[in-house]
Amino acid sequence: MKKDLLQASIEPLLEYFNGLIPLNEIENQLVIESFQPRLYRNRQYVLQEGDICTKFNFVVRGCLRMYKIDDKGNAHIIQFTTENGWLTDLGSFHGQKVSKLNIDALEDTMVLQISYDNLIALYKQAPKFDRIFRVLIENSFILLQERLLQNISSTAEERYLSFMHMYSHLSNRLPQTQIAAFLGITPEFLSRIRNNRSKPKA
Amino acid sequence: MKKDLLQASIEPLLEYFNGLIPLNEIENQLVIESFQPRLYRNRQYVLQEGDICTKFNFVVRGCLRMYKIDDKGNAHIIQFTTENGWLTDLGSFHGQKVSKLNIDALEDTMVLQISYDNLIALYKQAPKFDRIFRVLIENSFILLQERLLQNISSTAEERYLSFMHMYSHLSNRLPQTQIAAFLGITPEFLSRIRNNRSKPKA
DNA sequence: CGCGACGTTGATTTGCCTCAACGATTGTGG
DNA sequence: CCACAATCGTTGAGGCAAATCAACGTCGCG
Repeated sequence: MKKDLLQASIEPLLEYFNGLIPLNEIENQLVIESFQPRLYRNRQYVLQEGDICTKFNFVVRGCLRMYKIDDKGNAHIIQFTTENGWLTDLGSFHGQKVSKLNIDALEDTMVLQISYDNLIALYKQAPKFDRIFRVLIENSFILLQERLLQNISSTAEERYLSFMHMYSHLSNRLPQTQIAAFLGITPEFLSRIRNNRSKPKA
Repeated sequence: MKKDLLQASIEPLLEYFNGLIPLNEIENQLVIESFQPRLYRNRQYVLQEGDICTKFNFVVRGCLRMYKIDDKGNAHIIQFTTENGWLTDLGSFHGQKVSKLNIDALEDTMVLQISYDNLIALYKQAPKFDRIFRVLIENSFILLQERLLQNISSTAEERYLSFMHMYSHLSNRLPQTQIAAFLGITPEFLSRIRNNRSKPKA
């Protein structure tokens, strides 16, 4: 039943919000009414290029990736999102226009999602969520900026080490091809980086 | 006088806010009281690595850049900001911790700046600004994400063409060294890209 | 079982960097 | 107002980081 799914999964979201800014009972109730639980199977699309992104996703369990396919057919990963993380194509969502990105599941993944209309309504009913989402996006912005800086100023090996340090919980969970597509390098070159590291100077 | 400077420069900021979400008279007045005008000369620091970023800047006239100096002494530019744009080291500002970035002026530049404490107070006094800054940062986030995508998926030439297209108003205003530092390439290589373009296939 | 994703390794190519040198501007102090 | 320094853009030669293409072994899965 949908209801059971909601019961089982809404708790982490409420904890997440209350951890940022405590909610009152009415606001908690608004969250419960505004978000829908949904289960995506491994490899299932959450958003497909050409569609409009109508959902903002909170990952309860599992792992999503958002990526772009280039002219040559290669995927470039913009973001991984795991437990207690958020994911949407903000450009498409915010402007309600066609997306050039794809989102799919790398594992069986449970999300709580809010539609664009419901989020606008939520902002209207409880302005506290303007603040919550401001803080949430500020935090994402800071991370994104650090990653950009890495990309324009560091070598592939430095970026790999930084990734392993920052996302160590993901390193065993993802195949190397995905990590390479996130770092912006080929899987072959990532393999060489890893092997050169184990034999420091042979 | 400070007062004249304020009178002369506050108008673009009020227009900016009212263009996003109309303000009432009280809110307009809060803006006037919360922001301070300041003039930076060409090459003058707005923020220096090691300091805490205490200001959020709105550029009224001129041009600022935010950048990181790497171990070899090379600058990598994160952002240019011109008229009606915003700039701060959000990580440092938001967490009130030491910054690893620099901000300086590339031209004589007039800004309106709000201190961290005043911004927090502004949010408290008029929650509408939570929404305004949410939208403002969402827009910045979208742009930043597009730029990251470019960086992990495109060649230097493609990035250059994209820059010239997107920031055509800046192309004549900035020396090529600065554009190169923004694109993440050397000035020499940028020069080669430009010259190869003028003679398509000689 | 057999196919497709994955990781690895080798050979070769290429995009971009490094270093060095040079003229043209700009700007700045004497 | 001139002289000198600093910044800028350009070009050449050479080198390195990372991509490309190809081949092969392994594993998990339908």
